[in-house]
Amino acid sequence: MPDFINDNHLFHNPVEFALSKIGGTYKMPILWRLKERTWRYNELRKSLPHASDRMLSKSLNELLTDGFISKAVFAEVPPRTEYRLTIRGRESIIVIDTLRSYGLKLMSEFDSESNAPLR
Amino acid sequence: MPDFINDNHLFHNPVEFALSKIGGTYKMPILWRLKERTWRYNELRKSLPHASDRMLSKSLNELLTDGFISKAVFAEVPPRTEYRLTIRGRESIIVIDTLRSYGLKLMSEFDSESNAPLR
DNA sequence: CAGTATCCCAGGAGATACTG
DNA sequence: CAGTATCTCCTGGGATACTG
Repeated sequence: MPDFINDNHLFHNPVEFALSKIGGTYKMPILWRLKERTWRYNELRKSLPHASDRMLSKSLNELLTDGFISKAVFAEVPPRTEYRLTIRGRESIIVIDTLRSYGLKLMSEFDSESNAPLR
Repeated sequence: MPDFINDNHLFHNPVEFALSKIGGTYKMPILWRLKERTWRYNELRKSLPHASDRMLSKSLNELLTDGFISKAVFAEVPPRTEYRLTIRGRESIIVIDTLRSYGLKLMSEFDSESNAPLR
C-alpha cells in the first residue's frame, strides 16, 4: 500500500485518508442528518447541541470544500440557508451506516460487560 | 439516540463510540494485519514503520484490554510473543474493510481531481 | 438567521532513552 | 526480542465575543 499525498498532507493507508475527510467529531453526524432531506444551519445546531458554532461552521465548510455537501443561500429576511448531500455525500452514507451499526453492537456488548453480574 | 457512558467517558453517538475503540492512527492497521494469521511484535513494528514503540505498544495494550486481540507469550530465548484476533477482533474486520474500500475510492477521486487537465 | 474571529486547553502522537 | 518511561509538540476541539 503506497503512501498517498493530498492537499499537502501525507497518508499511509486508505482508512486514514477516508477518516481525514469524514472523520472528526461532527462530520459523520452532519452527513447522517442530511441523509433524507435538506437541513438549515440552526436545525443542525439544535440537533447537535454539543457542537459550538465554530465547530459546526468549520465542519460544514470542510465538507463543502471536499464536495460532500452543497449549500443554497436564499436572499430572504431573515436569511435562509439549506445544506444537502452531493452525490459524494450520498455515497458516504453506506459507510457511516456500517460504522453506526457496528458502534451500536459494541455499545450493547460493552454495556453488558460493565453490567455483568457481580459473581 | 441517547448518550452513552463507558469507562467513565461520555459518547454522543454510536460512531463516536466505535471509533473510540478501533480509531486512532494504528488500531485499524494492526487489526487488519492480524486478519489472516498471528503476528509477532517486531513483525508489526517493521510493517508499521511510522509507529514508534510507544504508540505500537499503547495501541496493542488498548486492543488487548478492550478484547479485540489476545497475546501469547512463549518462554523462549529470545522471547517470542504472538498477537491474534479474538472473535470481537474478527468482527471488526468487515467494518475496516468497508472503510478501506471507501478510502481507496476517495483516493482515486481526489487524485483525479488534483490531476485534472489544466483546462 | 447564519455565521466568523480569538484565545485557550487536553490529549493523541512523536522522539529518545532505557530494561527484563 | 519485546516492550516501558519521559518529555515534548501539535492540532482538534471548547468557550466566548462579535457581525452581515
